[in-house]
Amino acid sequence: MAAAKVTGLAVAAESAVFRGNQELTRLARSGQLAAARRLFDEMPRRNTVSYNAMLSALARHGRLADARRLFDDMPRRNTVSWNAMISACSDHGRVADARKLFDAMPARDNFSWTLMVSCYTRAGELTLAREAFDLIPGEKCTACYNAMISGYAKNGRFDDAVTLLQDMPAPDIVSWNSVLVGLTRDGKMVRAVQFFDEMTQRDTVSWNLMLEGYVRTGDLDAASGLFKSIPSPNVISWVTLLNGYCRAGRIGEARELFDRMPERNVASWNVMLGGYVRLSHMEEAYKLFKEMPDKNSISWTTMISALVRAGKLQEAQDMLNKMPFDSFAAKTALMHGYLQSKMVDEARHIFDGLEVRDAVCWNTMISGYVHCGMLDEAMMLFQQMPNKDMVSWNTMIAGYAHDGQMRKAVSIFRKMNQRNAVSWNSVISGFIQNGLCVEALQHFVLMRRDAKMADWSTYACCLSACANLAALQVGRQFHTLLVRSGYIGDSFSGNALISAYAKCGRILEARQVFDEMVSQDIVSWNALIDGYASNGHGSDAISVFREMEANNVRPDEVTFVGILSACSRAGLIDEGLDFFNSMTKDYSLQPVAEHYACMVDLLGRSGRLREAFELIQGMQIQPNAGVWGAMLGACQVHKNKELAQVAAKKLIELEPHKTSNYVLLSNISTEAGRWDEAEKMRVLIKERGVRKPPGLAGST
DNA sequence: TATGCGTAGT
Repeated sequence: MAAAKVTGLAVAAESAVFRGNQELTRLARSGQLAAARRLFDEMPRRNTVSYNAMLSALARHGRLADARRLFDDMPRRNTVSWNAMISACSDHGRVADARKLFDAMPARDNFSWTLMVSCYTRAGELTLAREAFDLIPGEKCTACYNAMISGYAKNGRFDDAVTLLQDMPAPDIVSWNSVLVGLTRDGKMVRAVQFFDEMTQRDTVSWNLMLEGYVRTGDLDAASGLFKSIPSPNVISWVTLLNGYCRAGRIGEARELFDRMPERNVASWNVMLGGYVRLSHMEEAYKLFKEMPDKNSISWTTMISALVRAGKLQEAQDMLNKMPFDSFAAKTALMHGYLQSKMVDEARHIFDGLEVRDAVCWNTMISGYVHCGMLDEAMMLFQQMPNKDMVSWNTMIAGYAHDGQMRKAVSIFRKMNQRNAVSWNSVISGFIQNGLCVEALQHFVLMRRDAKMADWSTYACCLSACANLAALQVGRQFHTLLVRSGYIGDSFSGNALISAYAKCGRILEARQVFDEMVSQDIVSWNALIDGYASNGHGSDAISVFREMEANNVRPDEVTFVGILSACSRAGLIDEGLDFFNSMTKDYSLQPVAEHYACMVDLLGRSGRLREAFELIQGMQIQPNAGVWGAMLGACQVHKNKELAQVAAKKLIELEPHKTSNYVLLSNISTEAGRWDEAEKMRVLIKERGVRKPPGLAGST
């Protein structure tokens, strides 16, 4: 009797633990980490399952260190505990830690091996993954095969994925889909269609993958055609197509589809919301957000980042305070907003307050410092960052390059273990920005030799290097590469080609590229106008401008810089004055310093120095060195020593470190017979020293 | 543990 009572109590206690564990898992899965932790701490009895559940919950919420502490403190560990800890390390990219655990565990099951394989493939370590896969003792399970296949496919090794699929004794639907995903993720739809046709089994996931591939490549007609033939579309099929329409900006069709959906989940609402947000349709976005039956942290983050993008930082902050989730994505979005507005302290406050930070948080803060010109702070944070990813390194490279510190940019670039196309492109375009075009092209050669990852943007960058060097033949080679890579109609590379040919003096070829482009944007028109201008074809530049007007393309500030300098070089004074007036009157564009510099040049060249000087004095904005430089140039040509001295003094005020200004003023003073002034200048040069020119010499 | 949807960073 007593024994039965004890047994009964034990059973009751066991089932209480069982129920507790179920609740724990439920809380963790629904994102309520705090509640889960409270429940765990208050549980009167816990078993290994409770610990394992808490461990996974912590890991899922990014608290790897807390998970590890719990793992170390567990009274008993089973294989599931070890596997959970390995999985946590794998999720956070801690390959070495995962491996250490794997080696230390007392017994391994299929689960452990599969985890280790996928941990390696996620880190791009396919050789190590395959070694682990081959070492699996006994019969390999389907999941092991699938992990390896998926690893190959997601790393672009389609052939290896297929080979393994064929070697498999009994591939299941996941095996087939894992291969397919490799093709659709890369947008290789021709091969994807071929493979899809060969598949002996298909499920809705297979169809959805194809759908996603078409959406990814922007082929919405193919996507909607395919959608209609899906035997049993599920909510993900609908969401995928909806996302396609939203991303293409076809918001009307998207909404129609959304309204027709037989079943909606949070993702459907989030996609629709994102569609409105992307097009800045804030009213509709607000309305939809209010109507949403369920909102998760992604819904809130989308809305907050919309407010951030609209520059409504206070509203975004208010919304963040109201948000019932603790989402570091939302906080990162607001941080980004503050940084774009150069409110560094507010951003840093959020950053410091984050309990969990992922790579994106760190990178946002680092790139924010870079954006605000605070390179030292960026570097400090970069050095503190625990798991730097490719973006972190690339951000620092671009940051130093943009700041003219190429030596530091290159040194970071060289320290990288792995580089992607962005790394190479950053260092190449950095050289170009700093006028080191030969070095840029040398790095292109290294890139092709080491990594063969040049893309259209590499070619476009190198083209502008050729343009700056007026290296026509090399430029033509890049033109060929662009044609071969299929990006020729694209406006970015097209524009680079126009500038390149124009700068090499081949204005007819520039015009030909312009005419062959699928669509010309404002940059294309500006490049062409600038091309004619710099080649001394002032009246042709004006005709292009008229052509642009006739095509209803609205000129911008850059257009006017081109057209004014065209007038100036061609001596078309009256036309220049007309354009300058038309700029504000007809296009409501406020002239900036560059426009004034062109005008000063224009007037100055024809000897109208007084008018030029009056124009400067009447400027609404502060004249910069370019303006005074133009004035000085004109004064020297027309030998006006009095105005030349004024201009040179202003230049020295604006650029106290530039030696050439002092030399100029000193010469002018000497010529004017003002020996005292000339001597003063020579002393000043010595006192203030010489600033190193930008580029490689600019770093310390 | 292996396949498919939505947010934040170069």
